[in-house]
Amino acid sequence: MPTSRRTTLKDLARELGVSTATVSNAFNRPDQLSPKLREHILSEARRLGYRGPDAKARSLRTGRSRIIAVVLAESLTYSLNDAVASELLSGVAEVLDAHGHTLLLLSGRQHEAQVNGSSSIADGFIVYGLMPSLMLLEELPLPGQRPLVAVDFDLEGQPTVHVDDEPACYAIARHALKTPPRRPAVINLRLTKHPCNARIASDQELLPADRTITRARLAGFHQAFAEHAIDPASVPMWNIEENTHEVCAPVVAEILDLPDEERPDLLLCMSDRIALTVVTLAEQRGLRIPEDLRVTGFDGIAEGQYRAPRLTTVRQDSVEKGRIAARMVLGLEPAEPRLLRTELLIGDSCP
Amino acid sequence: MPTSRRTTLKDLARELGVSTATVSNAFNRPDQLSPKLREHILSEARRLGYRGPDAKARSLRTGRSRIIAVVLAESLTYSLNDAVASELLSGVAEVLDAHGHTLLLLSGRQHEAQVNGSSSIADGFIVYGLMPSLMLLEELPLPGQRPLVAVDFDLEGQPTVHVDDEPACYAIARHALKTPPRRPAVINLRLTKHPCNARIASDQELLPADRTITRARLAGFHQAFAEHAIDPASVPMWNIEENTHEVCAPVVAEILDLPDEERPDLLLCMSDRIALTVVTLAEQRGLRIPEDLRVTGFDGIAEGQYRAPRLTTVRQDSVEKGRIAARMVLGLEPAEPRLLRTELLIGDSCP
DNA sequence: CTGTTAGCGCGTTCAT
DNA sequence: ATGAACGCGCTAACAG
Repeated sequence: MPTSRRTTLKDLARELGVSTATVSNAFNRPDQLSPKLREHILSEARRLGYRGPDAKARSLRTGRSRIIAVVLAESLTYSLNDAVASELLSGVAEVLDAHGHTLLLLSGRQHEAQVNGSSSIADGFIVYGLMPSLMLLEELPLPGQRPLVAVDFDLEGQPTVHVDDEPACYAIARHALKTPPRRPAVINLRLTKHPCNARIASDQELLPADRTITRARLAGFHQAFAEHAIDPASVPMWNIEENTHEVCAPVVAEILDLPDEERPDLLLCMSDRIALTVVTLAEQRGLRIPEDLRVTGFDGIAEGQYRAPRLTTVRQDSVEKGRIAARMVLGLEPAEPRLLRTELLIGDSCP
Repeated sequence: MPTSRRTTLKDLARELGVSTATVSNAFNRPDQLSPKLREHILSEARRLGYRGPDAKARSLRTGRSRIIAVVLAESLTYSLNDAVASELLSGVAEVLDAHGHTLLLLSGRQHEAQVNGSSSIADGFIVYGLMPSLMLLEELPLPGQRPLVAVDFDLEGQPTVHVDDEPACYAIARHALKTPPRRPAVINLRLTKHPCNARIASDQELLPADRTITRARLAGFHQAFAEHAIDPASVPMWNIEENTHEVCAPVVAEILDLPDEERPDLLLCMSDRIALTVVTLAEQRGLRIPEDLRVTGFDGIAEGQYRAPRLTTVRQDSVEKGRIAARMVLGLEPAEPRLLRTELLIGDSCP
């Protein structure tokens, strides 16, 4: 006696004395058979424990899986706990849900073979952030075969979704510089060519502009510096590799623990997470914000707006970024480059 | 001329003058052919743009997809922005990654047919939180066919992962009651039978204990009250449906805006998100914590520990919960009920 | 409106 | 060590 298999469409058809096509139609094309027969088939199916067409077989046959993969540059573990990435996923999920698709999470940090293997099941891809190795992109399905949307980085020949990083950073820096700082400084995110959680030496090599959006953010800062007669090269910079409290804290501590006459009194940070770490560690040290130290962030995450002091930052709508990417990948809107506007939020950390 | 298809294993075999089985073996069973031939096949494959076996066909044939589905009770949009759910997913992703599996996100809030359809592709399921309708569970593959692990709720006959909600809440309440409050109160999360973002009337029907873990948390609070000669029935309770700042804020505002002689001086909250909302709104109103108002949370999320005042709370290791659930579903550890320990964190919000 | 048929791309016997 | 043949479960043509 054979081990009891899952009931198949064919089993059901045989049981009911109809053809497999009719059963298939009962599930997929209601207009192809009489409502009465359809109802009969559906109720018998339930009774016999048939749950509907098998997704694996169906996707092999149709070529579509109703699965969209989001490929994240960072590890899933990190991305899921990052407010900005989570919001992006949120927006993606919202649109996919509404259109009967589901979300497969992949990471550029996975074993190459793994990403490659699982990816061939997806109907389309949203790639978020530049992969550590460009290789991954070659591993993905051939361009033109299945839709791919790049978010927050440029990918040759593919539609992209960006925010206006450079003008936004120009604007926030200009706001901050209205009150002339004595010692301004910048805390960057993933800006250096080689991993670095420390101060950036003046001769240190940076990532090219097409490899990281933070390069554009820095350009915005620099333009504002120059307009305020501050030589950008004279502004000390630090770098942080991962946008988490744990990684930020030591670098921030190093900055705040500088002697009074060296400690910056204005810190332009490339993310709210960095800025929040500054706020937390400054509080612990009895430094007053904004009196002793002014801080700006980037992103506009909820955590920075619901606590005191409220962060001065650039709000980017990551949820909307996700929605747009999802709609593009589903073909619901034209697959053309999009640039989203940001909004300057003036909080208490740099009034 | 046919539209250019994706290269298939068969194409490649024909091109190289070997059989399809040999190509398949080159990818899946290195020991079944000479290293030299294997290398030849692999390099030719790359050259001809063959990316390896198609996931759809492979999963149909083998019956396995290397995809594990996490089914979330709440919407994906909500879950992805909830620190606790994100941490769980983080832990799940970590283990799946390490074992060459990927993560498919489903929500119990999706259209039934959708969940059902996509779900048949997964090799196993992690179900987090009780579905709005129990129906979903019937929709999932027959028990015994594919592994299913329930997290934070009980599912008949299925392995579960829980934390010790009741003793944890007993412990934190006992700690709080060491300093006798004049007007203690509780802010619950999804406790009432019918949705309610307001004070709970004394005759209001609650969800049964097997439908929500917050029932166990409340039982812990009540036990501590009773031991401190406080009649649990005399303690006012509020309820909140969704663990977000936006939903919490109006309810918390209602509480904090009570006249001085009615306003609670101790708030036991069922989540850190609720407690943080209390802290934020209290600050805005000039209420001092802990002098005027003591607050406790639950979860131990990072946000509550990195800001001042540090939250007094129960830390649960959601990441580990996710890891365990993932290991169970992959068969890496016995599928038996697990109860994780929590840790009392005494912060500044209720010293 | 319903049934027949031919694969979707692959993995796996069982031969050789 | 290698190849031929079968079928995983389903859907899209087409035929009736």
